[in-house]
Amino acid sequence: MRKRPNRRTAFELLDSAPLFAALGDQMRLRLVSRLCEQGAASISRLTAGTGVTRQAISKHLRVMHNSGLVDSTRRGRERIWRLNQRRLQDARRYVEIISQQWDDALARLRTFVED
Amino acid sequence: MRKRPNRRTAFELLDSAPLFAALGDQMRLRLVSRLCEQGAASISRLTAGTGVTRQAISKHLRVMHNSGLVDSTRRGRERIWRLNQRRLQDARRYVEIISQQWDDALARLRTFVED
DNA sequence: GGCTTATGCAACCTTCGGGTTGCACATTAC
DNA sequence: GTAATGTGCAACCCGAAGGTTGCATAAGCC
Repeated sequence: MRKRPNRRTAFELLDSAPLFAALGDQMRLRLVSRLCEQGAASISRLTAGTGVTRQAISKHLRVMHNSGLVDSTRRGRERIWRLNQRRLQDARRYVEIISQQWDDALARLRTFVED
Repeated sequence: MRKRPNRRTAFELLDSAPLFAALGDQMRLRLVSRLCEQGAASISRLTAGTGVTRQAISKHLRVMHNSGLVDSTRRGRERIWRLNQRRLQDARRYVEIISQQWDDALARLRTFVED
């Protein structure tokens, strides 16, 4: 049987809040999709067709950057943004940790109740 | 090879924003952990030891409820809250969809570049 | 009945988030 | 050099988010 998550895991889990928060906005999810499809793009390109200002997109990118979801590199006068896949994997792992906690809890309950 | 996500999938993905947002707060993640460990609990019990007011916790629970993360049932004068596991699975699925989009994008890029 | 406990509702405060406009500054194109 | 393009920075607006206090109400305990 799998061992229950230790204190370290729970602590790490709390750190994932900013990552989930970064995914918790429609516009940012659109940006994620866009970055997936186009691989990498400048702010101007990312802004086109969104219906909001370049500055708005810029702020979203900063939020995503602060949680590690995207990285950027300067190329000439442009700044190119790309998804950080490792961070996506983290999100995946976090959700699985929670699910696993839940499953473990169910298992423990069954042990007690044994209906 | 796996087919790329269609418009329907992308649309569904945007709907996942509230779910991620519900997970994007430290206090709410603590609540999730607590609900995992204890299975189900009343507001009072969930509030104990958090350092904030019962009302604050109540609001967090409402946010989580609006995104389908938790359900509640009345039992006597108490209201019992529990995690909705299906919604957790949804979160899991959404993250995987994004990861998959990413993988597909990489694959397409390779097809073009063929370095 | 009367006290305690568990919750719900409403008003309020303060900070933050998403958005805008305006301007300054590089970099590329001609 | 000059014009156009791509960004960055700062101030501002407004509504929502996280939190509080105060009061009302319903259910259990004695």
